[in-house]
Amino acid sequence: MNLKQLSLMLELSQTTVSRALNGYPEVSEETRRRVTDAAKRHGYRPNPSARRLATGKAGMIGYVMPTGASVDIDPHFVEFLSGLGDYARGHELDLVLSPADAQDEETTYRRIVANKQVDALYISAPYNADKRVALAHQLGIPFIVHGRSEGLDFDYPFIDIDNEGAFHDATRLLVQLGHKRVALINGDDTQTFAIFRERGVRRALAESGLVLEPKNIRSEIMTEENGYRAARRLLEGPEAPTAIVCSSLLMALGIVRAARDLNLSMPRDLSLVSHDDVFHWLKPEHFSVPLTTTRSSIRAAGARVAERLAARISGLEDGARGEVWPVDLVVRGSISGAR
Amino acid sequence: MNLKQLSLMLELSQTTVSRALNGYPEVSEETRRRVTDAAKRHGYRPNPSARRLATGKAGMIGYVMPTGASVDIDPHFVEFLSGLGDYARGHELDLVLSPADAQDEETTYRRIVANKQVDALYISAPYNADKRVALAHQLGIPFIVHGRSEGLDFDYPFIDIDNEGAFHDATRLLVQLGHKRVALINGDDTQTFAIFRERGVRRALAESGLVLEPKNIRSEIMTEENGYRAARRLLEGPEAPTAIVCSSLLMALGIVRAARDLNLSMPRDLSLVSHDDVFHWLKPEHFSVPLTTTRSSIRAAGARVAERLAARISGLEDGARGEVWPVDLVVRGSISGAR
DNA sequence: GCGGCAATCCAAAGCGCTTTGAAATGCCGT
DNA sequence: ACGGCATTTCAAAGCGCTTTGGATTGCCGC
Repeated sequence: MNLKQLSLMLELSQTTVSRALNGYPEVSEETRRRVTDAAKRHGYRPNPSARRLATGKAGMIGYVMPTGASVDIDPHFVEFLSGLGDYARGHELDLVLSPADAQDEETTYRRIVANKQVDALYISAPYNADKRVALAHQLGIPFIVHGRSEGLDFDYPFIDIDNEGAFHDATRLLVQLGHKRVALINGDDTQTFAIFRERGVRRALAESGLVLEPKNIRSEIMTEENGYRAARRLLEGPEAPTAIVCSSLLMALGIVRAARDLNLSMPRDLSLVSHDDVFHWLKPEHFSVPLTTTRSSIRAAGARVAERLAARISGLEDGARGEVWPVDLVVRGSISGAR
Repeated sequence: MNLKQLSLMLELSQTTVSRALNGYPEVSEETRRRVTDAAKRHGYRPNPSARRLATGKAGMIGYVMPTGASVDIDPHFVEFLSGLGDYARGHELDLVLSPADAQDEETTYRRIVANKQVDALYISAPYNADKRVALAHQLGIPFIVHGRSEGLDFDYPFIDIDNEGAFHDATRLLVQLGHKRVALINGDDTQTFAIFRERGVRRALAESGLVLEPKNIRSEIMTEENGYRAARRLLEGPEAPTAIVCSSLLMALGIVRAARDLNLSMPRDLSLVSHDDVFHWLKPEHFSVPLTTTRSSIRAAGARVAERLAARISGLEDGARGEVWPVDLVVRGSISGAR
């Protein structure tokens, strides 16, 4: 069932039928009703390829997915997908994933934009002066950044959480509990979220005349193993920290294991605060010692990204508004006063 | 730069240019060379929407993603995505994710097929007599199932691992070590992988005249929390099992925590074997007691799925061939002889 | 009764590609 | 020199939609 057949059986022109269906004003309410009724009754659905060819609009959003033999997709990504689904599900909005060589994402960006495969882009885990953001901006395709990128000479729309504030507050709490030697086990510090977090820790320490010593800061891909290694190195050295702030539950898992291996009990010998992105499959309250966390749901952010992307596509949103979401600080058993 | 412009500047018809570019035989080698040269030189790229409208081919593969307020996307999915990227990256093959209400995936399946949005479908985590598989079969769209579905009255192409064999071998090893009370903490037992695994355990036990008692089998969504709960329940009861086989590292995490809470030491008081899907962010060899696992990389399967899907799209593969991959049994410190 | 203005509706021209059916072209043997 | 046969090329017709520019209709005031 296509437009032609439908217009034939309604004895109307394709123009009118098309307009009726797409809500144009130059069609009487009665005809519109007739048309929409018939369309529903016969299960007419406009062919997206044809529509796309005619309009240039795809009705899809895109994500360039960096891949490579030694590139692993971050498990946080499924949380984002769940959130995207929360919104997109009811809106017939699809996401196209374009795998790209992590060394050369630009080619893929150019391809999907030139091909008009998608109407808008999602960009995640930005670096400072992020090339992809600059490219999307330059190519003139709508996009939203999940996170922030500093050092770009233009504004852009984004959604981010208050990483600096969260880590500042967590650190301040530890300091107030009497901790003097606080360490940070961070994620990849070329990414902006990690930079902001480090900034937050430093600022909180500075407010009490303390500093984050170079040896007390580690930055690695956020895996259990890296958390373990970083913690071992920190805790075995002289003047070991009495409190650790870390960027992911995955790393926290490794830190807990390291503490156990070293016979340090939590929170007596070591206080730990982790950031929690809210995984359904791993929860801080279920650690052997329930974890104090800074908490912000990636899933919620995913839904919001989808919503704003949809708004930008349909022209309801423009401009370069940035949203910064506050982060909860949830206190549980893994912290206590310094000995 | 479109076909028309290109053909104009080559002083050839669009027909010839199109044919030259698509490798049709009725064009002389010399013209073909001229055409491909010019195309490359001017960076000509056929507009996919137009091509799709004309041919009905989309050049994309689809995945209907079940979502819902209480539906969480499985973290295993990112591993699949990594694998898909491994293959698709070099082939300009994109994946479109269509979020669907988990209660009603059929509508979405029909939509994307009717719209010709994708050339082939990926179906994962099947149930027995899986509706989606039946639907895809009936709609006549190429697809590949990741896993197997029993009770369908037709054959279909799939890729699966030997779940039954893996769990059989793991259980047999435990039995050979003298364990009489073996428990299984499985994933959602409406999914076929879980059914096969249970079958493997039962068969191995039966071979030694043992049985899997109802109280010794648990089946839940594979999260840390569920692993913990199931293990507590098993281990606190009378005649607690001396060995557990479980379906995921995530659950193993919870099982280890439960054992620790109950002051059971591994492997002295409890032997544990887990299935390992090979996550880069959580490795069995880095558990406090290194875990014995049945191992099979989802990522590798993802790459293979992409490869076969591409082959089916281009007509290089047809028929209903199923692949069953063997599973490694990797022995580490978490098992020992029964006390 | 008529010009003028909305309100409706329509035919036809794209969008950029593939593919059908037909027309050139070149070459062969006779 | 000419019919016959490949080989190579082409014009034009879709694919199914949107949208431009016009045509038609109905209704108003005068």
